[in-house]
Amino acid sequence: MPSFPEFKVERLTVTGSLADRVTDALIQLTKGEDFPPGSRLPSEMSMASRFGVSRTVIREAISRLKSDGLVESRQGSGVFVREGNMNTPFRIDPSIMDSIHSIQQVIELRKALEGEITALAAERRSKAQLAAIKQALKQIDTEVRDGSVGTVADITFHRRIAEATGNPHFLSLIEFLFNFIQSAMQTARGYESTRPDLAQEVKDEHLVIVDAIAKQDVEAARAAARHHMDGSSRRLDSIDPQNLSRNNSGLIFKPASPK
Amino acid sequence: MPSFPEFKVERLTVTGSLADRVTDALIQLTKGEDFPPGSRLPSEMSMASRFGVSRTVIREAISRLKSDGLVESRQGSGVFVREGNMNTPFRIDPSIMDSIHSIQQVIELRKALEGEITALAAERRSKAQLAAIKQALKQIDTEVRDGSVGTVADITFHRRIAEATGNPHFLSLIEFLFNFIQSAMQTARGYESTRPDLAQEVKDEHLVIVDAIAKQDVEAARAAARHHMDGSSRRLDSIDPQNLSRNNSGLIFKPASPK
DNA sequence: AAATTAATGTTGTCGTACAACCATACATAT
DNA sequence: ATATGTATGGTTGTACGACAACATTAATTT
Repeated sequence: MPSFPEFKVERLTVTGSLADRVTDALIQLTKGEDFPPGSRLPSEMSMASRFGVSRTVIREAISRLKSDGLVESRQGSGVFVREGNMNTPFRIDPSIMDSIHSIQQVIELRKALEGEITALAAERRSKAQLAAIKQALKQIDTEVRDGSVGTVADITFHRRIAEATGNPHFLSLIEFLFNFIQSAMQTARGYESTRPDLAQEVKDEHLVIVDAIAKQDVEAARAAARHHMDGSSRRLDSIDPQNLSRNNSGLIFKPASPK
Repeated sequence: MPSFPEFKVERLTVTGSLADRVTDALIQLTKGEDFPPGSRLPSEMSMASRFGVSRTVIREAISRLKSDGLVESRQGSGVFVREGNMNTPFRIDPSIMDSIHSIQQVIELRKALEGEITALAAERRSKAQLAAIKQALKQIDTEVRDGSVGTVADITFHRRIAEATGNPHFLSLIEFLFNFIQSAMQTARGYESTRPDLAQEVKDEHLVIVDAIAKQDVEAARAAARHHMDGSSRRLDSIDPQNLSRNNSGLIFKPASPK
């Protein structure tokens, strides 16, 4: 490839905006020893002059820290570091989701959860929830018949099961994970649509899950879900990895506009 | 008359600062249908006049949305809704963690994870990781002998196991959950310290876990972890709920104000 | 001594101004 | 005709000043 004349540019932009940099700096401070939980940060004015930026920038940075629960501001008094890190959320950095390995690590998280979720759903599901699960199962076939690969319906199916646990955190967490593995599911289901044997395999596994939930057989439900997860990752592994690696810099989702 | 898409927000929150309220409103907008992923929000100026607040407030709200990954701003161009919600973190609202029921829902999440974590740890642990786990187990006794209830060491023990899975997300998630159930663990271990039979029960359960990990017996590890979790919740249930409801309004950690 | 008031500092909000940047349309040159 | 340069308006990023709302402390009064 014709290379440009060698030129090095040293950090054209050291980082993003000033607010971004100050945010990072403040996070460092709150996690360091200088400002332990409960202590008060310097005033916005003094920090502004200290960092050499305007008070506006400081306020935007503090606003982000408040959003992440790291600090708490009291008008007239100051900004205080919050106790504990109960307020800092659980995140997965999307920028590291480029490799198959990273995606499979998230899938592994889901695998760990799905067995217990299905078991709890079998134990606690109401009639209405069971009906919703069955309806979601049918919806998968409907979508597939209409030409889609059925990823949305597949996710809805598992979402309904998570709802049936009665524990809202299961639903939140599963939905959070789905955001990362959706693209993998998409390609997996796309591949399965070309392999009737695999497609039938998936349908059978789903059926066993629903049966166990219907009969409220906790252990059978757990086993069925685990079997389904194992099958999913086995089927996913059998796909040419090339299909998975074409996600550019954190943008995993495709336009997805089939017509 | 500047014309921008008609957008409506259900109801401005009546409490909190203006930036708080506008943040909620904007979150609703980005999740609604008026501004699908990829679309551009109205300019800060027009939103300021639309909401009847200054541009500063709008900017602070947008700053929080950027921090949560909901939007992305491009200087000179505008603020755009990001595709997917892969960037929005998983949170548990600390303000609802006042009731025992809420804490047990989080514990249930941990129960679901711990079995698979221990199984994976047994499968993949290195010698060094096994040593770290054993060391953490000893540390529990050390802390107890020194008068502490040993919660910190107990958490470290399970953290080491999560590390041995090789999947960093397990560690992050478990640590996140520990923030919420730490107070429950504290009272549980405090109660166990007055009941030598229960304390021994816990030690035995821990030993079985470590043995299974040492022998790399995956199924035994899973069973041991599940048994430990069942035992923990059983022991927790046997405590007078009065002891748990003492920590109210999200302030679980002690003030810890040395002067 | 206690209660009240004043003073001072801090966060919350507003407004203006300008810089940096982008997108488009337009004009110019090759 | 195509490509390049330029003007222009709109948008975000940053700065500064001003005041309101509120908290804390010091000073004053009772």
